Amino acid sequence: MSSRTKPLRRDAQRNRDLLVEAARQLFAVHGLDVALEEISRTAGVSIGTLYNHFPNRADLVDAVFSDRAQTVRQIAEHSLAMPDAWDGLVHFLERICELQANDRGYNDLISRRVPQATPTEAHLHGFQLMSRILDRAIEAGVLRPDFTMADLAFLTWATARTVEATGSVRPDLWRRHLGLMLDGMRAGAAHPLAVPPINPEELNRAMTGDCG
Amino acid sequence: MSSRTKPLRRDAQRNRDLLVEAARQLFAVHGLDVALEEISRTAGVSIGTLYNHFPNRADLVDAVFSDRAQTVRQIAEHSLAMPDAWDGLVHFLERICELQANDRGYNDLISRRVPQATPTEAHLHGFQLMSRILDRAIEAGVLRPDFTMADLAFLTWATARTVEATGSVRPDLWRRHLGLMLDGMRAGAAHPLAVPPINPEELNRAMTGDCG
DNA sequence: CACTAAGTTGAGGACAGCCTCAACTAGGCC
DNA sequence: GGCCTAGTTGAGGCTGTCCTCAACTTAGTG
Repeated sequence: MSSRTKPLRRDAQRNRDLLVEAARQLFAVHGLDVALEEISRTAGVSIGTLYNHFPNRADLVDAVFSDRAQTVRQIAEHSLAMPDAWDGLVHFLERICELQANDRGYNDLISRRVPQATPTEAHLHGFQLMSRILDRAIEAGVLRPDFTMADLAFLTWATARTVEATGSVRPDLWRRHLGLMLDGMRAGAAHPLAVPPINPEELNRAMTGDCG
Repeated sequence: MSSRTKPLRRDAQRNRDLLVEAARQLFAVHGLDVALEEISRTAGVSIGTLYNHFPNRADLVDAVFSDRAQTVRQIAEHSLAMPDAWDGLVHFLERICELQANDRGYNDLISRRVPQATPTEAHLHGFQLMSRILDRAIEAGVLRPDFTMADLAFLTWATARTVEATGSVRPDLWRRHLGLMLDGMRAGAAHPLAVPPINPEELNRAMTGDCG
């Protein structure tokens, strides 16, 4: 995270911070596709400076959302600390969807095929925690046993488009649809599923958008 | 549909057909955002001719998908003809999702905020039939009573993004996720939902993308 | 203060897609 | 066949975004 390679001059650091802050705000409102020139303009800095600090758009996205893996980890830990396995799962999903709903950029990032620069590190730990949230709920007999990590991606995708479509009209509508999904995830609701889950390697390809 | 205003010269009709066919194919593979010049090139026709026949992109989209409302109507009618209300509902949803999965253009059209030229006519009749499919299933006690037409939109959105992400990796994965959703829609699975459904007027705004 | 390396600037080239219009071509009716 | 209008053509202007680079400015050190 803070593995600073070079000390960075004071004004340079300030400009960098201004850029990240501007990007954070614009991403949140307009999604990840904002024009880079608009970001630099909002930051009060030249477009050349933006490219100096962030050669690719992905680098900027990374800088803006570098703390999110941490946030997700905290949410996951809090969920695991909750006594009831189902409540923990619900809490986790609600918080994640909330993040999506409150930040169009994060919504894009988490659901879309975006070339991410640093795909690993704290992410992996987050995945482990998520996996434990599911396992615990399955073992407790509250989550259907055929539910897998990969199926969580579906929830993310579903919420992504819903928020995109309804966010400006009914910002909380995703809660209703998450409720529907949750009712389908309960152990008692389970009917056999037509098709096996996607495997991790396929999921990765789906996420990064390998159009093979 | 065939309310021909002017007779249209023979070569003009041929070119129009070529354009629609080219658009159909390119939309299906690449979605609704293909470059219009690529469409005209594929059709073997000048870009000027395309603009002559279809002043807006929406007009072309309309021409390509004008038959879809009809198709949906037929699917709905077939579903209503099925003796079991639940089977009918499932059949309807599976067929609709299939349409989405098999045509990226239709997937865009049905789920995204696309300015449509002709929003009405056979569509309304389709809506009525869909409404009857839901009502019948609710009355039969198999579909949860708090499920509304507007909630079907969620299913569409969810499938849209899922297909977008996984279509090239696992073209049938949507069936699994539809299965999960269906288990959440069953009357027996229902738990109270956090938030009321979106109303038709709001839904319309969400569909057309009024960013108010 | 002076000097230099680090950092900034913004005009401008490259590219992609949209759309127009004046010049051209060819159906189809007499 | 000849004519006229419907239809076609495609170069070119417009817009918006990406990205570069040579000239300039400034932080910070001795």
